[in-house]
Amino acid sequence: MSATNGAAASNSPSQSEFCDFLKRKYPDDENDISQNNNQSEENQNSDSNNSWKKQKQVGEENGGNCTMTPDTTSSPMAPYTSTEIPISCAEKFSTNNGSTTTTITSPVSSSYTTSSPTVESTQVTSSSSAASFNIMTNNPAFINDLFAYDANLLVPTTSTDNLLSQGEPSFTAPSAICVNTTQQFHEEGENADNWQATDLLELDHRYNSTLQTEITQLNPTVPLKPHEENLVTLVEQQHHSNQNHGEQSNQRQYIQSAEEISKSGKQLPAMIQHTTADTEPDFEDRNLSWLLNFKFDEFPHLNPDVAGGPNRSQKSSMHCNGGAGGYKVINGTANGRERSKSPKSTNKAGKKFEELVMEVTSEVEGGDMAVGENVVIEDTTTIPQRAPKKPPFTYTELIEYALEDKGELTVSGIYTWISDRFPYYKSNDDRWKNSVRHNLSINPHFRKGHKAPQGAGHLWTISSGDSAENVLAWEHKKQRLDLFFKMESMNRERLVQQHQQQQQQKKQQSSSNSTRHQSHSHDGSSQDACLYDEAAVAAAAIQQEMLQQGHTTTTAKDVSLPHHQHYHAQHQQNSHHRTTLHQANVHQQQHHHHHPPHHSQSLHDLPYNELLSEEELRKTAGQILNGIHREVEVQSVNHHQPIISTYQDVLLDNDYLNPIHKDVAVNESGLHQVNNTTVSATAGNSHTGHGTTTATTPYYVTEIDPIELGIQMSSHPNPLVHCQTHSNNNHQHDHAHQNHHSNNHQLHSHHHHHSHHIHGSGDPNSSLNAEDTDVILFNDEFNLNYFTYNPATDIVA
DNA sequence: AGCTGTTTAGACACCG
DNA sequence: CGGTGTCTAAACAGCT
Ligand SMILES: [Mg+2]
Repeated sequence: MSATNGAAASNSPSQSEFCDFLKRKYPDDENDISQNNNQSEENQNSDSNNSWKKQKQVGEENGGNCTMTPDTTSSPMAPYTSTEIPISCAEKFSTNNGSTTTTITSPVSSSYTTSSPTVESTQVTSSSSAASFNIMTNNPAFINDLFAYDANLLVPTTSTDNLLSQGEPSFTAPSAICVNTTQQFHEEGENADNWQATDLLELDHRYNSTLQTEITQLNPTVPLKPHEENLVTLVEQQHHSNQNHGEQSNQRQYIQSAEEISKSGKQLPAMIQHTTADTEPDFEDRNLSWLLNFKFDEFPHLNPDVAGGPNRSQKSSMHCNGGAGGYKVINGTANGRERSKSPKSTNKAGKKFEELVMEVTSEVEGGDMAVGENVVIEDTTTIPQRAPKKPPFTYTELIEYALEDKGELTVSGIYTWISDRFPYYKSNDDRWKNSVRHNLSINPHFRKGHKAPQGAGHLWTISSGDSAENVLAWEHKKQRLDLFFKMESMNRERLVQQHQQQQQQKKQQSSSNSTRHQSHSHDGSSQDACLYDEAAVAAAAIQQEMLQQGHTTTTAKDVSLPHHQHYHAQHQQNSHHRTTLHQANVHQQQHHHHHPPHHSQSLHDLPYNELLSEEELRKTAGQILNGIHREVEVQSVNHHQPIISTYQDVLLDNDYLNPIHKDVAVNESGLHQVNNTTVSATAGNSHTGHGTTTATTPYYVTEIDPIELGIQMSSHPNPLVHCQTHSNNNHQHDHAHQNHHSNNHQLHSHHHHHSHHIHGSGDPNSSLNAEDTDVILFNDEFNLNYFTYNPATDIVA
C-alpha cells in the first residue's frame, strides 16, 4: 500500500486515448493482416517481450514484486502473485465525449499563438454521444492474435464465473466506444476473436478519417447487441445519472488493478482464492513465456538456420518472440548472424532458457530443433492458459494511461499500473521496465516531478497540450483503451462459456465413455478457456467504482484530456493534460477549456514556481531544456559582457507539439522576457550582419551561460549568433525522437509546416527563417536532448 | 546492491 | 531510400 501514493492516484482522470499507431503495427490492410498473422504466431509463441527479467530468479519469489518497493505505487502491487488476478481494468470513459468543447478547427493554429493560449476552444461538439458498440463477436476468424491478446490469459478458470457475472459491467460507457460499423456483424460463428483487432483498427481508422473531417463522426454508430447491452448497462446507467448531474463529461471510469479492486471491497475473492490455490502459487512465476524470448545466438543448438521452416525473416537479430499461443517457439530463422551480443543478458537468460529448451525439446519428438514446433511448456497440460499477447499499445501510451489515471506515479508505480492491467507485462521482467524508463526519459511530455516520498526516484507526471487536436487524439486513445478492455471482457466471457461447454462435453463424454482423448482440444475456436480475465476483473472493478462513485465524493481529478496529436500521423503521442477539479462540488464544467486556467495550475503544480537560487535555476534550466522540444533561437548576444543568451520565441504555448507550456518552460528555465528593442540592441551589436534578430518578437533572456545548459555556441566567425529556430514541434514531438543515428539528421528539415506556425504566431523572424542561412543550425524540431551531441553542427557540446 | 534516469545504438516497419 | 516511430538492449551515473 503504500498508500498509493500518488495521492493523486485515485481520481485522476485519465482517459484513454487511442492512437493510431496501431495501424502501423497492425495494419489494417489485409496484407498487413496476413503479415500480422505471421507475426502473431510468432508472438504467440514466443511471446515476446516481456519476459525475461534479468534478475529474475530471485525475484520470482516475490513474484511480482519485485521491484516495486518504492513508494506509493507499490501498494497495488502485489497483484498477481497474491491474487493472481492480474488485472482488472476498468475503463473509464471519457466522459467528455459528448461534450468536448474544443474545437478542432485549425489544428495547427492552436498552439502557437504565443500570447494567447487559448486555443479555440470551445465548442464543440460533438461528440460522441452515445456510442454504440457494435460488433463484436462473432467473427469467425481470429485475426491474429495480435489483438487477441489477453483474452487468453490465463488464469485457470474455476472461479471465473463469479467474476464474469460481476465483471460484465466492465464495459463502460458506450459513449466512448466507437466502433466502426463496417464489418461488424457477422453473426455467424462465435469466433469473435477478431473483433478486437478489427474494432481497434476501425476505431483508429475512424479517428484518422475524422481528423480530416470532423469530430462528430466519432460518434458511435452501431447499436449494441443485446447481450452487449447488458454488459453495458451498468455503465450507461451510471452514465446517465451523471449526465443528469451534468457531469457527464468528466466522469471517468478508471481502470483499476485487481488489487485495488479487492481493496475496494469488491470481492473477487472467491476467485482469487480459488485460483491461487489451484494453480500455481505464483502466477507470474509460472508463466514462462519470457523464456521464449531469446536470441538464437544464445542457443546455437537451436539455431534455426538449419531448420528452415516458416521463417520469417531475416532479421537477424532476433529474438524470437514467443508467443502465446501454445507456447510454441517459432522458428526463426535466424541466421546466425548476430551472435555475440549482449553478454549479460544473454548469459543469464540464456542459461535458463537453454535448460528449459533442452527439456522441452527433448520431449518433443525427434528433438527436432526446429524451433518452430510447438513446444509445450509447463503446465499447459492441465491449464489451458495461454500466454498473454502483447497489448496493442506503445510504451508511451501505456505510460500515458497510467499517468493520466493516477496523476503522478513513481517509476515503480508505473510498472505496477501496467503489470496489474496487462498480464503480458510481468512484474518480474526487467526488460520492459527498461523500456518504460527509457520512454519516460525520452518523451518530453513525461515530466519528472518531485522526489518520491519514499525511496529513490521521483514522481512522474504527464503534461499535455490543450489544443483541440490533442483533445481529439486523447479521446481517441481513451476510446481505444476502453474498447480494448471491452473486447477483452467479451473474449473472456466467450472463453468461459466455451470452457464450460467443453467441460460439459467432457463430462458427457466421460460418462458416455467414449474416447478418452479429446484431442480436439485445440479447435480453432476454442482456446482453452482461460478464464481469467482481466476484463472480468476490470468489470468488477468498474462496477464497484461506479457504486462508489455514487456515494463518495472522491476527489476526482479530472484530467482533461490531452489532446494532441498530429494528424497525420498517426501514431504518436499524445499528450494529455490534466486538470484537477473537485468533483464534488464543481465539476460541472467539464468543458475542456482547460486552457487558461489550467496553465496556471500547471505552473502551480510545478515545483519551480518559487524563486530559485541561481544554482537552482541553472540546474533547472538545464533540466528543462533537456528533453523538451522547443523552438529556440539561441543567440549569444554579447561576448564581452556577461553572457546573455536569448531564447527567441521559442517557447510556445503548450499544445500537443509542445507539451510544456511556454510559461512553464520560461519559468523553469529562468528566462526573462525582454523587449525586442532591448534585445535587438544587444543583438545588433553582436552580430550585425545576420539580421537574424527579429524585430518584433519578444525574447526570452537568461543570463545563464548557454554552455551550462549544454548549448554551445559555435565558435565561428560570429560567435555571436547562433540561432536556432525551430519549431520544433514536430509532429510528434513528444517523442523524443531518438535520433537515429547521428542526431544531426533529424535536426534539419522537415516539418516546415510547423514553422509557419511560428511565423503565424507573429513572429516573423523571417530572417530567422531562413533556414538557409548559415546561422540557423536547426530547423524544425530538434530535441534539445541532443543538443549536446551534435558535433557536426555548430552547436557542440 | 538495487533502483532510477539518461543516453546511445541497432534493428525494423512504414510511409512518401 | 531517407525520415520516422517503436522496441530492445546496454552502458552509466546518481541515489538510497
Ligand atoms: Mg521526460
